[in-house]
Formats: sequence, C-alpha cells, structure tokens
Amino acid sequence: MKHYKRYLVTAALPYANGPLHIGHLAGAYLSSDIYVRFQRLMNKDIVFICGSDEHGAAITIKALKEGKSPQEIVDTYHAQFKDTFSRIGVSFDMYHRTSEPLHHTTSQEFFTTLYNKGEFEEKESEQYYDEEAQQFLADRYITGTCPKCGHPDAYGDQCENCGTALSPTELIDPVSKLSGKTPVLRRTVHWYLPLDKYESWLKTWVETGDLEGEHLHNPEDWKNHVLGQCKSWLDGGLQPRAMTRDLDWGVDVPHQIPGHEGKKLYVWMDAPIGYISATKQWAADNKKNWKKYWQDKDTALIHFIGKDNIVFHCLIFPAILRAHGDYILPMNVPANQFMNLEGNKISTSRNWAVWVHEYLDEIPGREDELRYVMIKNMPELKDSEFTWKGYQEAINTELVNNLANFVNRVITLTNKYYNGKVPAFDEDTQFIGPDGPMDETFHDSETVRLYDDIDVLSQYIRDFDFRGGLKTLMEISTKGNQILQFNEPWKTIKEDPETVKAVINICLQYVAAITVISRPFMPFMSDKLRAMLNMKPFAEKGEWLKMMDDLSEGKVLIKKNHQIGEPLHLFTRIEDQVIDNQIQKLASAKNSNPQPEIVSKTERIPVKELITFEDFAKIDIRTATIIHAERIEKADKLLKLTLDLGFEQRTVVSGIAEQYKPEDVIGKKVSLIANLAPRKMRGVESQGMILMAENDQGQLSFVSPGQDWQNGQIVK
RNA sequence: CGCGGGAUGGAGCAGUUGGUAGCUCGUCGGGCUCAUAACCCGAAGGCCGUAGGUUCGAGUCCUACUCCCGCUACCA
Repeated sequence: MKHYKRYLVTAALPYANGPLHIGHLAGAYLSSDIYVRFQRLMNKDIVFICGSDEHGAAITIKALKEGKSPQEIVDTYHAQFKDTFSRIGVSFDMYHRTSEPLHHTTSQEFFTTLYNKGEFEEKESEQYYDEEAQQFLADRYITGTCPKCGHPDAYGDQCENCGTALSPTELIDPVSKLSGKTPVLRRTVHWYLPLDKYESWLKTWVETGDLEGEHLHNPEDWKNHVLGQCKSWLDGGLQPRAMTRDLDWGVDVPHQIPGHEGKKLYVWMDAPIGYISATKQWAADNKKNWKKYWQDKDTALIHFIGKDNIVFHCLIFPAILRAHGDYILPMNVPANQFMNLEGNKISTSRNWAVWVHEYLDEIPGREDELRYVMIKNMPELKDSEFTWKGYQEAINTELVNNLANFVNRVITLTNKYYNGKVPAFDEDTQFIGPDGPMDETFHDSETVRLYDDIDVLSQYIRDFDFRGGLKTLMEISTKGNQILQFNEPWKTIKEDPETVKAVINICLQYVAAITVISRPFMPFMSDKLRAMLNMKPFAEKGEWLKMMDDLSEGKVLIKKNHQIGEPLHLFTRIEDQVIDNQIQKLASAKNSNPQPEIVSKTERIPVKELITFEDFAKIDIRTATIIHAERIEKADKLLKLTLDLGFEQRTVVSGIAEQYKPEDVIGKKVSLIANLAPRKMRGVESQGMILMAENDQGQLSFVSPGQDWQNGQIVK
C-alpha cells in the first residue's frame, strides 16, 4: 500500500433544512471521526473537514413557508449542527459553511477556471418558469399528470405511481408547486460538464485505480457497493450535466461570464467545493498551506458519505477536480448504507427519527453510549437497524457488564491490595492467560498478545471496518476479565501474593491500553478513564503509536508505583423507564403525524383553473365494459385491457395492476375517455384512458355507470 | 422496466483462494464472589432465501426465480 504523507478527510456536508438524526451519524460522521481520531493517535498529518450545505431551492421554499429569509433558516441550522457535532464528539478541524464569502469566491474561481479552459458546453434548453413566483422550477417543484399511467400527481422528474422517470416537459397539465399556477416554457442557457468525454478515464480510474500510468488506489480496498454503483452508471453511459441552475439562492455564476444573470452554481459545483473552501479557512486559521492537502500527490483524500452520494463523489466531483487539473482524486470513498429505525426507514418529513440534539438533551451524559450503539450497528456494508431495546441491551450487557466492570474490578483490587499503587512484580511469575487453565503464561508474553490484538484492531480501522474494530476492543476487555477470572486473585492473595502482583499489573496494562484504543470510538469515556488512572489527558498526537512502540519494546504502559485514583463507574445501566419514554415518543410521533405527505398533498392540489363548457365538450367520455384483461410482461403496474364500446373494441393500458388482478376487472363497467390521443406504453398502444377515482391513500375506484348500462353511451 | 447491494441458528452479524458452519446478545445448566446480581465455563438451537446446475465435495462458483433496500442523472 502506498505511503501517504498526509490525509484529508471529508464528511458529507449536511443540508441545512432540518436537524441531524442518528442516520446522519451512522452514515458519515462517526465513521469519519473514528478514522480521524485514530490517525491522529498514530501521529499522522490529518485534517478533518466538514460544513453546512446551505444553498438550493429546498431552503428557499422552507424560508417562504416559514416567512423567514433563507439566511435565517441556514443560520439556525448551521448553529445547531455545529453545536450538535461538538456535543456528540465529532472532532472536525474545521466546520465551515457554504454561505461564507470565502466559499463563494472559491467556487466561483473554480467555475471560472473550467470556463476559461473551455471545459463547459453551453446549451440552450426550455425549462418551466413560474411567472407568479418569477423563477425557473426544479423538476421536483412541478407536478402534473403522468403521461404513462395517468397518475395526476407525478413529479417533474418521476411519477411515483408508476415509477417512470420523466422530464417536466412530458407532464400533462403541469402545475407549479410554488404558486399552483401553470408554468410556462422559457428558453434558458446553461453550462454543461461533458461527463461523456470523461467517461473513459473515469471508468479506468474507478475500476483499476490507474490514471495516466499512475496507480492511485486499489479498487479492492473500495467497498463493493461503491464500485457496483459506479460501474452501473459508467456502463449506462454518462451524459453532459448542467453545472448551473436558474435559482435565486446559491453562489452566483461569476459576473465576468457573459449571460451570468440570474444563474447560480449547481449544487455539485457548490457543495463539494465547500470541502475546499473549508480547508482554505482551516489553513488560514492554522498557518498551513491548503494546497498541500488538495494538490499534492502524497495526500490521501477520503470522502465519508452515505450511499445516496456515491456517484457524485466517485464520478462527478472527480470529473470536476480533474477538469480543473490541479487537484488530486479521492483515494477512497467509504460510503455507508442506511440505518433504519425500529423497522422503518428514517424519515425527516414523517418525523420518524431520533434527533441527535434531542437525544443529547433528554438522555444527558450518554454521548459515548449512543456512539457505541451506532458504531456497533453501523451500516457499513448493508442497511442496518437501530432499536431502543437493542440500545439498552448493548449498553447494559457490553459496556456496563463487560467493559466498565472489568475496569472497576481492576481498579478496586489495586486500591484494596496495593493502596492504589501499581504493583511491582517478578517477570518470572507464571499465571493463567485468557485461554484458560492450560494457558500458562508470563507478563511479557501477555504484553505481546495485547500488542497483537491492538494491531488487529488498528488494521480494522485502516480498512474502514469500524464494527470489526469495536468488536476487537470488546474482545480485549473480555480477555482482561478472563485473566482475572482464571487467576482468582481474591482467593490467592493470601497464599500466593507474588502471582497476584503480576496478574493485577497485566490487568492494569490492559486498562491503560483501553484508554488509548477506546479513544476513537468513545472519546468521553477515554477521558474519564484516563483521569481515573491519574494519567495525563490525551492530545491525540501519536499516543497510539507510542503505545505500540512501548509494547513492542517490552515497556509497560503504566509504571510500577504509579498512584491511581478511586474507581468510578465508567458506564451505568439504562433503566427501562428511559427506553419506554423514547419508544413512547416515537409512537406518538407516528400517531400525531400519520400521513403528512398525503395530508399536504390534498391541501396542495387546488381545483384546476376554470374551463369553458366548450373545453369540456371536447372530451368524449363513453361507457364501456372490460371484456379482456392481462398483465403486461415486465411491468408491475400495467394491465392491458380490451374494452367493448358497443360499436368497437379498444385496447387500453391502465396502471392499476397493483390493486386489481386481471380476473377481478373482467366484466367491469367503466367510463372511458374515448378521444384521448393514443400513446404507447411498454410497446402496447393505449387507445384511451379509464376514469378512476383516487383517495388519499392512493387507492383506486372505478368511476362506473350501473352494471346493466349499455356500452358506448355518452357521459356528460 | 433497467442497474447496484443484500437474504446464514430466536435477534444482530462473520464466513478469506470451494474441503467438518462461527461470533455477540438472548435461553438453559454449572463455577466464582474482587466487581454495577456483574464475571468465567459448558449446552441446546441452522436443509446458509427458493429451484436447478458445475464438482469427489458448494454458504462459497454458474443459471433462473422470490423478497428487502437503494440508484435511475433537476430533492438537496
């Protein structure tokens, strides 16, 4: 493996339109914090960068809803993020924000460089514009009728009913979510990054790690799902992607560029460059050279993100960096999957979440407990699950019973037998090792064993396997308990005090080691234990490395006759009441907010604008009977129906297969829009559309004439 | 639809180049009492999603299918 002179670690910039929940922690912030703290303890030159992502339409809209300015919204969340991260012990060297002038100039300079190099393609397109709100509309802010399934509430990018990917211009009767009015098409010019031109080197770089004869990373070190996601995109072919938007809240397109008016940088020209501006700010504050961290080939750049950001960090941002030319590419992008909560997906809008700031307020002093449970269940390779019962069990059985209890036993015994002074011992004293009575051992061989175990733990962290690392930490604690248990010093203290000295001493070495090796995972506990041992607090500057050196040279970590303090409980049990309260809270969140999406949807859909009788008369609705129905192959939601109109038969494709089986609908009387222009769906031409009523839950009901009604009659 | 990831004892997970299926928690039995009724030892419990195939031999490789999660480019 290549030796790097320095590390630059980024954690995904949280978007400033809602508080942080445990999914954020599990996704990117704890994993990055563990890695960074470990590397600091290994005396590496490492910088840990993050900041608030504060631009985009979602923030404008939230501001409008709450009657505030966008700046007020992002100020609130930025302050909250900073505070929450600090309280849970995420140790950023710099927590910046994209609304800072430094960031605006940095991203504009970046854009200008690409512009001057001629990397962009300028293209004109037609986009929907809301005349009342006086702005162009992001796809998500346009709804209309899905051209494929007829669902009346499809978004501009996708119909959630039939799952079809759409472009806003395909929608029938588009409506702006901002004003409720019909948007108009306007010509607009944007600058596109020609990803198609970079596809070839991106593919080679991702899949082999090679770029222009240099081996930059080892794909085997990348997580499977990260590579898979990239390959999937690469195989599908990359398309040019617009790097600017018609927005009013964001970084301006540099003013010296003709046609910049009203244009802002697209989030992927904005947010990831936030990593760079944050590094600049850190360098300025600490008298360092930021370029070393972004432009020197001996720097390892590592992006910690959630899986939703994979392609942007593995393909688009690297493309941007290389198009600029001066920058290095990421050495690894250890993306985590998602953490579910009590069996359901975490959802901000449905309030199905454990909010980190609320946790800190409601269960104070238990930062490391949350960290422990998050790390234990970290979704490193697949989705995982957080439950309050699991939280309680992990803390009570693992942290309290195993780890805290081991420490407590050792410190209590040391105080009881040796007045709190680390006992001197004879190196030739034999005692029983952690493998049981047959495992006869000596102090120095146990030191070696400890060294080996810690070495394994280090490797887990380097490999981004933090669960494995945490497990190894607990195994070391278990071995400590085993040494005590097999040697039973409370029994042998009278007849064999020499052996007890060696046993207690090695256990104290274990405890001293635990102050170091627990530090990346549980920094608060590490501090507490350090104080209990009366050892000097950590600066996180090479302490782990020094420990490994000491152990390998046969030196002890805590010297004989060192005076330790009184035992305190490192962790205490979580009572049922605490857990019940939290479960109760989740339950009430669910009840008070049963289906907010749907409630707001009903409110959101105003009655459409007035039409004249002549307009209505254009629609020819006829009664008909379904005489044949079959599923369409490889389509979940579509049924191919044959309708009898009396005077003719028609084929109609309808998106009702999820609620109706073919045999259920045969014989059904329906109303058909008979003069709707035909449209092909999955290769079958649909000659009309059946009228369906839909309720808030998305259930469907036929709008039908009476069962004995004739076919082909006019509905008006 | 397409693509990516996943499915292993009650729960949560490991399983390297194919060679007797492991760990943590829980359950049951035992030991111990320094310790926060903790700790230590032992036991029970699995057709490794389904169906085929390759092989002397498959959790591991191949094919098809089922279910879960995600992505699908303008939500950020």
